[in-house]
Order: sequence, then structure tokens, then C-alpha cells
Amino acid sequence: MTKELSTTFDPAAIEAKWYSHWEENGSFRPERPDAEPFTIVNPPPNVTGSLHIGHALDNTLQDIIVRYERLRGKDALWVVGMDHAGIATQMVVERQMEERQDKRTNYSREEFVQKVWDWKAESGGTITKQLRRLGCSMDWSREQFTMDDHFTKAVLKVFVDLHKDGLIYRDKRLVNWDPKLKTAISDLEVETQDVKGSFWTLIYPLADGSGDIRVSTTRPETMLADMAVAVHPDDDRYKALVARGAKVRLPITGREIPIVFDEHADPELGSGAVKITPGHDFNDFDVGKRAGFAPADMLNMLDAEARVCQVTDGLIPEELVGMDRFDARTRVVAMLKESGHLVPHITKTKKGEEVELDAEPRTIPTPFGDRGGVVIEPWLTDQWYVDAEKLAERPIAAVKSGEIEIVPKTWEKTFFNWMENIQPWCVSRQLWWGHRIPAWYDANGNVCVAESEEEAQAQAGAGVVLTRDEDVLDTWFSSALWPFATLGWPDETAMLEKHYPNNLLISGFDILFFWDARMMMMGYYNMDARPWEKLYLHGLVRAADGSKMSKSKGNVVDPLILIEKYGADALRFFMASMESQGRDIKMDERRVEGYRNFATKLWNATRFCQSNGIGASDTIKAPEAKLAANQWIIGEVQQTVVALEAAMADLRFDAASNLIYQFAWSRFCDWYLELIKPVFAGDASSPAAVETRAVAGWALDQILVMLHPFMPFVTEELWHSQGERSYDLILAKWPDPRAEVSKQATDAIDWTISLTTATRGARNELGISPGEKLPAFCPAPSDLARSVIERSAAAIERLARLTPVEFAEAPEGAAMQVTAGEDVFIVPLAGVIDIDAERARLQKALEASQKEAKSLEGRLGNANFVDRAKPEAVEKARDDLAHHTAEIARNESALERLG
RNA sequence: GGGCGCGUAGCUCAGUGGUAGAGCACACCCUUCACACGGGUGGGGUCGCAAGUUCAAUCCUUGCCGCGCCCA
Repeated sequence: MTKELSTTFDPAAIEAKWYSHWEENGSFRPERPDAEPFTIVNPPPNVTGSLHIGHALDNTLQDIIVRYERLRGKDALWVVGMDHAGIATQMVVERQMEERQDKRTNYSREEFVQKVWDWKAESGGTITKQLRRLGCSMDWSREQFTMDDHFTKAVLKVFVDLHKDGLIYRDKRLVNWDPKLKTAISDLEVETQDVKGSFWTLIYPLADGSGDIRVSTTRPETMLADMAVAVHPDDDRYKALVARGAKVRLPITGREIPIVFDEHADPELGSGAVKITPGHDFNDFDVGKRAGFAPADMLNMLDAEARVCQVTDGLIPEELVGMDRFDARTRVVAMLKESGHLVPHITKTKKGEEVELDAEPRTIPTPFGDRGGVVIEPWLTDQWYVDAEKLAERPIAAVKSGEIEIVPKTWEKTFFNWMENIQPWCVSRQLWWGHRIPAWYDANGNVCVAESEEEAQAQAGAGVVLTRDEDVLDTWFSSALWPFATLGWPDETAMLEKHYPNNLLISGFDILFFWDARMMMMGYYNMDARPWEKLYLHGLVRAADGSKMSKSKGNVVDPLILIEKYGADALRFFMASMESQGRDIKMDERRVEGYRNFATKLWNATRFCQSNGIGASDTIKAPEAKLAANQWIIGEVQQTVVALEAAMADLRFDAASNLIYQFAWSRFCDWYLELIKPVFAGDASSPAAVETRAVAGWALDQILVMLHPFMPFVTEELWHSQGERSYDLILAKWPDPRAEVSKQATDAIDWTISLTTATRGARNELGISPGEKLPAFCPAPSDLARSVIERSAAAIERLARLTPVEFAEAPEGAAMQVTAGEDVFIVPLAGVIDIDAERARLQKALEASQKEAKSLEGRLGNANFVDRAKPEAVEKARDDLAHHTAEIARNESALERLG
């Protein structure tokens, strides 16, 4: 029994109902122990996060794939969970504390961490509810969190293993330091932005008073910790100075520093000499090391908040100590100017007047922390580093050999470029929220790395007092374990056995390095196998004007609002149909609206079916069909399934969604339903009506199944509205028509369609009412035309609105002419027709054919073409020419008849 | 500076070595018994520019112009 549908489709009314139905019934991961596994892990959203449009895209694509594979009978597992997001989460909780005039350091570490857990319990994980709104069918029963106990166990093991293998080590070197968050961050978390700045030139007097040397810098305050001046070894200007061991006496501090040779100095740039501050600049650090300074001896003039602190030689004037780095810059420049150690920059105004500036204005590429948003300070500290270069070897080889496929392939170059030039990965963070580093130190600074304090103690020996490392690990260190730690690793579980390697990963290209590449490294290292077979990278969702969406610009589009307006199905379909490989998606709300209309169209088509007794089909195989229209739609279903499967195999979401859209609307609704209407006008129990109800019900079911991955809600609702079902659509069987369709039948329908279209066009141009039924004459019908008209006069009457059609010469008089295939129909319209309009119409068609024919003749007359082109191309040209030649004749005789 | 991508109808986008398509928008017609969130018909594009390869280029090659992103 079908269930009557309301006349309008209201997405909101059905979405919540079906989602909870599926979830409560365990439909997202039914028991399929013997089925082939299909596994995909969801990029774990931050526990602090809420659903933005990028998540909507990413998760829609994954859900389409998972629902598709589930329908195809696989044991489809979509792993879901959240990331503890060290910095972001700690920031959220600290900000809340600030609002209450409270701060983290008012609490012990344990107390603070407990507060974070409290926060998570209360307000974390908003996004998990929102993913449900989108219809995502992940396995919530196994929801994961990167701070779960078993995850912590995995993280500790990886750290200890890497340490044992020498792939993780502690080192003193410059790191990217975020003075706002007071933690180290990795290279990837630094964003370089161009900032308007200045380029100052300083005068450094030689210590022996014999002259001076000039250096230029964008960061003059660092001169307080300068340890050398470098010049190029081939720079003749300075060879003598270096040879006699000349030294520089720095202004302000009075420190005496050497002049050294180093390739880093560029003779072409300014004076060719550069100041060297090994403790505060990445290049200078290397120069300093080459000049013989040990990292431990490098001067450090900034504290964790980037305020000036006293250096070990105590030469910074007291008035500067405690100053913020930018205030110190201003002050140092003023002091240098005052003492005559600043070279003014002379420039001309637009009017040509000379002016003197303290510095040359310049655009400076400046590093910013992606979280804290402040300028990053290269800072000398002890941190833990992962030997990324070593871990990158197998992922590089895997992508090269095709063991891991990156889709679209264009990303491979970017991947190799980064992986082949990878730097050590700084993994320690000076935070409290996260996986605490499993390293313990004795009083002398000796380190023991172990999975537990007991083991560390055992390593150190009884009685030795150990202190645990205060730092936590980079959040990406733990999320890199996601493809296997979520399956139970390091325990050897059945889940792990069955679902690792995963089949596919879908992520935005923006986390290719942060996450995807690191999953590859960790997958090979810990599992000795690729994390997934395929990596699909999609683009960004941009604002309607093509700009990046950002809160500060105020141009973000909230996916939940779109869902409320148009329904989750419409938003999902939009995402899928816009997702072509290698391109960003520009937001276009009109399109979302269009896909809402599509859902409504399908809804109404189903209502039509119901009103004609077309209900749920009970067969996967196509029903037996004799009628041409029924055979035709079965053939169309077959073709659509094949094309859809091909598109899905290639991860062409746009092609896949457009195929099902076109089939449902342009084939099923526009033609098939119209073609079968006459069948229901007669005896409802006739064999034709019985057959048609069976085929129509079956075809509609196939649409629902094929569309389900894209529009899960409306399809499930319609599925059940069609009658009793032995299973929900989410767990239905993928189409498998297995039918033979006669060419005669499909030709008949194709011909009917072309006759209908031609007649409508002619009527429209001649201003004849579209509904008016007209008699027609077909003096020389083809076999096809004769059989269609004899068998399906009702369809011709209804669609082309031609009746009766006589196989005879048309009477004399004004008439319009339409053609279908090679058949000519003459429709007498004496007294009604506008002869000039018909003449113009025929003339236009004649000219179009003449133009085509001329071009084809030209091509066929070219011996080069006939000899060298592919035979199919030549044959097609000949067929086309024959067709156009016949068209010309038909139009000419029609014009003749008009006189 | 290096790398990548894009430029096709008014807009958002597909596409193929054989003279171009979709959705929306637009124009006209239709309140026909599923649907006006609809039906029908139509207009609209020297496929960024130039050269080359080819019988044939929107598609392949090179250069240029414009736009965007990533890395240094």
C-alpha cells in the first residue's frame, strides 16, 4: 500500500525522522561479516569546531561514497571522531577563564586539564550533531577521540618506538615560537604574509677605530644579540679586514664581534656585509654554527613573550630590558640615530624634493602564527623533533609507484616538492592540553623515554629522581595515527585486520601536508603498509564572488542555514554537482535552490505514480516488458547505471550527480511518464497497464536507489511512501537490470520524441496553440513510422498532438511540414497558417542544412581528409552529408508546396 | 624566484582532436486531470590572445595577457 504524500515537499519534516531511524537501527553499519570491507576515515574535526561549508563539502563527498558502497553490499565502515586540537581547545578554555578574571596558571596542570575535559563534556562536539543534520552515515557507535585512553596508548608507543629507532630526538635549535601562545609551532603552522616595514642601514665601527662597516637589516633590535658580521669570501672589499682579524665594536652594547667569511653574505646586496644574530634568525643560526658558535652559546635576548631580556654577557643596557620587541626596535633605532650609527635613507618626493628618512620603506615577508596571529619569533630552545626526511621515504616511493593514488593527479607534484624538501618536524608544544611527552629527566638532564613512569624509572635505576617532560605533542602527531589507532592499534584487533589499509581518504588539499602526508609516514612506519589506496583532494568552497570565506570578511555561508532553507538533500546535491576535480567551488545559492526543486520534482513524480497505482517494485531485475516505452525506460536505466558506476569509480562527483539528475528529470519525468499516461486512460487491468505499473514502479525504485547516496532523505521517504518494504532504502540493493532491450523499441521511442519535439517547435514558431490537435498526412511512411503510429496513436495524439495521422498524400493547400528522422509529415492549415512564417521557418532550416552540407562536401572533397582521417570520421561525415542533403530536399519541396 | 591551477553562453560550471553542452537567468507560449519549486519553445558563445603541429585545434605544443593558490 502506498502512503499518500502531501502536495508539497517539506525537507525539514522528514530529515530528523529518517536520521534517527537509521541511527537507532544501526543502519550505518549493519552486520556484514562476510562482505568485502570498505573503509574510510573521517578527518576528525576539532572538538571546538562547528560545521562550516568546507566540512559540508568534505563530509558530503564521503557520505556519497560510503552510502554507495553500502548499497553495493560492502561492509562499509566510516570511522568518525574528534580531534582534541591542543592549541585551539586550550585557547577556548583560557579565553573563558579570562572572562571570569581567571587564568590557567591559577590552577595546577591536573586541575586545568580537568577543566578542559569538563568543557568538552559540556560544549564540545557541536559538530557531531551538525554532521547528523547533513545526513552523514558514519559509525557513531565507535566514535573516537584523539585523547581516548587507547589513543594515548598508541601515541606513547609510537613516540617510544620512534625514539628507539632514532627517528625522534631532542635538539637545541631555533624554532618558530609563538610569543602569544608561548609555545613552539611547526613550519606548517607559520603563515608568511607581506607587511609594510623598513630596511635600516647601521654603521658598525671597527674595534681598532680604523673605520666602519655597514650592515642593513629589517630587525635592528636584534643587533643587541649580534655575534658576528659576515662577508662573502670572494668580496675583495673585506678580504684584508678579515685577514687581519679585524673586529667590530657594536654600538649600544659595546660587544666586540668578529668579521667572518660566509657564502650567505651576498656581495650584490647593499654593502655586502650582513649582521649575524644566530639566536634570532634561521639563516644566521646556520652562519653562526659555521663560524664555530655552539647553539648553547648563542646569545638570546628575548623571553618567551618576546620581551627583551639580558644576554649572558650582560651588555644590554638596563633601560631596554623588559621592553616589548617592537618598542625595543623603536628605541634601538633612536639610540643609533642619536649616536650617529644610522645611515639615513635619502629619497625624492613626487615633487622632486629630497627627503631624509631613517630607513628605506620595504615590504617584508613576515611570519605569523596561524592560531595566535602574532609575529613568530625564531627562538633558541630545546624541542623534540621527528626525522621527517626518513619517514617520508616510503610515502614518496608509494606515490611514485602508484601504490597510493592521489586524485586529482596534479597534486602529486606539490606532494613531492614538499616531501622531498621536508624539514625536521618539531613535535613538542608548550601546552597543558594534549598527549604529554613520555620522557623523563634526571637531575643531570639525562633523558629516559618510556611508555610509563615505571619503565622510565627502571631505565634510570632505582632511587634516581625523575621529572617528566612538561610538554605535550603536536596535535597532528596523534591525528597522524587516525587510520589505524581508531581501529584498535596497537592491539591486534579484528577491526584492524579487516579495515586497514583503508580504501580511500577524502580531504581538502589544505591539509595535504598537515595530515595526509603524516598519515602516510605513520602508516608505513607503524603498520608497514599504506594507510589508504587512494587519496582524493577537493578544493575550497569560496564565497559567491570567488573570495575566500572568512569570519573577518563576514562572507561566510552557514551550511545549517542552507539546510534550513533548502534541505540537506539540496545542499548535498549542490556540493556533489559542483565538485569537479581540481577546482574550487564557488558558492551559488541559486543552484542549491535548483536542486531543492529537483527533489520536489521527484516528489511529485512519485505522487503521480501513486495516483496511477504504481507502487513499490519487488524485483531487482527489470520486469518483463513488451511495450516500447517500458523497454525504452529499462534501457535508459541500464545505461544510467553503467555510466553512474563509471563516474563513481573515477570519483567524478559532478558527472555522477548530473547523470542521475538528467535521467530522473529529462528521461523519466519528461518522457517516460508522459508516454505511459495513455496506458492508464484505458482498462486498468489490461496486460499493458499491468506491465506498465510494474516497470514504472521498478524504474522509480532504481532512481531512488541511485539517487540515495546524493539525496538520502527524500529518497528514503519516497521509498517508504511507495508501499511495504522489506528493508530501508539505505540498505537496499544496487540496481542490476539484467535485461535485453530491443533496438526496435528504443528506436520507436526515440523517433516519437523527435516527432514530438519537431511538431512543438513548428507550432510554437507559427503561433499555433500547443494544445490544439491537428490532422497530419504522411504520404511515404518508413516502417518505423508506420508501426509507431499504428501501435501508439494515443501517445502521438497526446504528445505531438497529431491526430488522425493518415498515410496518404496531403490535400492541396497551405500546410506546415515537420520531419522526424527521414519521415515527412504535412499538417494542412489552410486558413490558419501564416504562410510567411512557415516559409521563413523552412527557409531557415534549409539554409542551416545547406551550410552544413557545404562544409561536409568540402571536407569530403579533400583527398587528405578521406585518405588520412580515421575511417569512422569519414563515414560519419558521409552519413551527415546524406542526412543534410535529404533535409534540403524535404525543405525545398515544402517551400514549393507553399508556392 | 620555483610550482600548480584557471580563463568556454549574462552568471555558475561540464566537455571532446571531427565546428560546443548543462543548470540558473532571459524572451515568448501554456493556470493540459504529478508538479508554476511546473510544462513547452527559443535567443545567446570568432571556447582569453598569437603562433605552431595536424587533413582537421576549444582540446596537443610554445609564447603572451589576465586571475587565483602554494612554496621560498
